[in-house]
Amino acid sequence: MHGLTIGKLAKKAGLTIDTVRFYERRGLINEPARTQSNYRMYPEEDVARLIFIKKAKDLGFSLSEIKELLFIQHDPDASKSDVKERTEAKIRDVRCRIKDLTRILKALEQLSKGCDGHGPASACPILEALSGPEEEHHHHNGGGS
Amino acid sequence: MHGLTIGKLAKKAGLTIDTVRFYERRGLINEPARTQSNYRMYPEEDVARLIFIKKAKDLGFSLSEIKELLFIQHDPDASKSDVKERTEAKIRDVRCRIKDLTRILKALEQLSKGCDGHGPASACPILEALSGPEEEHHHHNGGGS
DNA sequence: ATAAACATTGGACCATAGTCAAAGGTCAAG
DNA sequence: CTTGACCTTTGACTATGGTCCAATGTTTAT
Repeated sequence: MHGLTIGKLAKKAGLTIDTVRFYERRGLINEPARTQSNYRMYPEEDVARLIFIKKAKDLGFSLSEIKELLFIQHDPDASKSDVKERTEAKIRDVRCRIKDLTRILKALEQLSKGCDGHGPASACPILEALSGPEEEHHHHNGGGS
Repeated sequence: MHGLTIGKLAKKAGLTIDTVRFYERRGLINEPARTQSNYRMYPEEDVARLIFIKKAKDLGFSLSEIKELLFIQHDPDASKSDVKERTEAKIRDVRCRIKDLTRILKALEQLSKGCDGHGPASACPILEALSGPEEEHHHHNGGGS
């Protein structure tokens, strides 16, 4: 007898059973065959599929983006440029998030630098800066995925 | 008659009415006085408080962190070091997120570089990398906020 | 045979930060 | 006095990525 129960599959892929079923609901893996007793039986290939999902997730792809990648992977008409385009969109997205965080970091560092850390909070320049009048702040936006 | 209705307050602070009520439920602003007809009446100071919240949010503080900052702000026993400490924790947090994203960015750039973008996806090096055997990957962890 | 380990379903729940809708009460203007 | 703008409450819903539970059924090991 071949095929994996959901427990074996999850273990091989390093996920929990709940996560595997969650991915099934989300359409990231096909609904597997069932035994007579209604147990899910997965082909070995699904281990690779789940590992693919894990790796893509580590690279910052969302589950719906991963779903697209998986679709492309199994679409004979898909081209490398489809994949590359998505990868580059994600690169732009990540760069944008880094930029936003860097801006935030600079602002926080400025605030921290201005505070000596001694005395009562009532005269804290950080809190004063947050309480101050509303400044225009560049909404250099964030069109990420 | 003094005081602001929730609509005026929200407008002055640049938020929606729903968001103001949401912040009230979360304990970020005090429950305001009510008129005889049960309308919320806010003191002018609450405009500043909401703007404080907005700015802190722009700096990457979560609502619960902002709640702490607001508490400190109005605690006569709080010291500047309390605020500074939280600011520096947030700085560490943001630096860590930037580091994670930078690692992801490098990996994505590597993948993208390896793909010429021509031909069918079936031979795409990006998909192959994601499908490949499971590598050890440094979980240099992430003790963020 | 019986208990432990595994599987099934449906649905609730976590955190985050809101957003929206329904059904009603109030206030100001015309 | 009616209309429209404003306010009230409760509670559901959004998106993200799961996690956990109960009640029940199956398989496996002793």
